[in-house]
Amino acid sequence: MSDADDAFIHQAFDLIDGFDDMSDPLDVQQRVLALVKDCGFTYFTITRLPQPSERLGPNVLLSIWPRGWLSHYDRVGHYRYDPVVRHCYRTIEPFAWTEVYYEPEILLRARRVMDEATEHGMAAGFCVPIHDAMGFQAVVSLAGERIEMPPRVRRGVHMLGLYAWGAAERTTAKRRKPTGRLLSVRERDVLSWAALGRTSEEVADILGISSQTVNTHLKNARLKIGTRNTTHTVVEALRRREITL
Amino acid sequence: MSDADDAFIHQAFDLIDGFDDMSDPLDVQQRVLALVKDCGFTYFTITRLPQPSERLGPNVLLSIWPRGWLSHYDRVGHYRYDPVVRHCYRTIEPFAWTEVYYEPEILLRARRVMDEATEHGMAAGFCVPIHDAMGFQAVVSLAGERIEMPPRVRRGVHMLGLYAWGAAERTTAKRRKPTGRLLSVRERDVLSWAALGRTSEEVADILGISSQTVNTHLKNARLKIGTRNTTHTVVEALRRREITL
DNA sequence: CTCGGTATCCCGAAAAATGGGGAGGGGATC
DNA sequence: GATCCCCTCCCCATTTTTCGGGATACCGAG
Repeated sequence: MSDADDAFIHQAFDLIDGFDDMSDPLDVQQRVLALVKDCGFTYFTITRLPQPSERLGPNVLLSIWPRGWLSHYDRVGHYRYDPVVRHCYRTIEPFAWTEVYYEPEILLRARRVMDEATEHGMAAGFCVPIHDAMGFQAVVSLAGERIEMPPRVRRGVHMLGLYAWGAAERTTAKRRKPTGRLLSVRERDVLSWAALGRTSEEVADILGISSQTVNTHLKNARLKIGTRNTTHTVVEALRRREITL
Repeated sequence: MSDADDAFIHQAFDLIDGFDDMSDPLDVQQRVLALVKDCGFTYFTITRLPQPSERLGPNVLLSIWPRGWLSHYDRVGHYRYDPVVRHCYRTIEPFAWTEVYYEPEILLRARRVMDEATEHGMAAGFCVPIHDAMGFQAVVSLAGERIEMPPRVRRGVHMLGLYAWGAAERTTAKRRKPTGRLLSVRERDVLSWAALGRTSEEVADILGISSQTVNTHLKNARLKIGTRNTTHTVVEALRRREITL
């Protein structure tokens, strides 16, 4: 721990205090990047994590990324194989790109994503995953050619990431479309009980409807989110935060 | 912002650095409490948030609570109505107990919980909710007679809570599951595929075993964790972190 | 007013899961 | 050597879900 590290923490907390007064996401973006550039970061994004089948583009809140990277990324469908993204689904701890696990099944494709990122000037990176209670998984992502972060600075960046996400959410709230859920109330009711192991008959009794109706709701939920059976639907609904335990 | 606040941040980060070397949860507990006592906190717990039907007791990782409070809390079933707990399900931001929303349907019961907490010496409190990828949750909870936290200190406590959670998870890992996991490797394999919507036949093909065997694994997994069907088993296995998506 | 979405209900055949049971081999542990 | 657990496989009756179809009614937006 050095004085420089402490100075960084100090500045980070000052910046966090300042987030409350910012109304323009560009302010957030530039202030954060200015602070972390000494660690070697030149790129900075805050984005939600969509379903594997979706594109990343529409979910980006803030982005300073290499020119053309995002559109290329979406066009070739990197999102599904990006080991950094997949790591975000599994952990709540901040991590450097060097620490991610490469799933054997998609190893080659995952390496390609990272190789191309390197070619675009993002040889190294650091992510702060965000897991929200009601519906979002998001990630604050920093990248550059070479990064250097003492442990204490890393913690400061962690904190900065958490609050930057809050600030980004707030400042881009108007611009974003209202997030509607896919499933209907009844479908979520039925899935919630199914998640607890109730059969259609039992759910029908609980909700005071016929078991046929319960089956119809399960069927419609399956069709809506494109799942293969009730188990799959429940898991996916949990993952999308359509239902909660 | 005062020098005292900065000193607090400094100490908090020192403590966080020290978590890595701690192997006894009691160390974590006492060091954290020693640091935050100047804010007025005298009680400190880290606990998972179980399903509403469960008890809190078995999910507590660390606990310095008033004598008899936890057993009383479980005995009278406060968990289901505790407005602080319910607030944790909804938010990702740290919050003081004064900021929680009282749901009208359970208002009286919720007030009773808080009144009894006050009688036990916990008139005020502060929580750091923890959310992981599946939406399963934990909370770091601090309480006392009267608390005082300037904004900057509050951020420090936030950070402290996040890392204390990590430390508590790590240091209590052995105590919680000395033998490892409940399910066998094969049972987890089968459940992992079931979570993705595969039928027994499909899983059998994937794993190169007969579908009878797959059904047996599903059956044994059901019996082991005491669930009602495959959907329930998968959800519970995810919650217990026996499997991951 | 029509159209789309939601919620409710129904049918029937086919597929899948469940709940009993049993059984052999292998590996670790005591 | 006995015991326990894991993995594997099997049978069979029953229950449950799935997957095609339907249908009626309400409600809000265009």
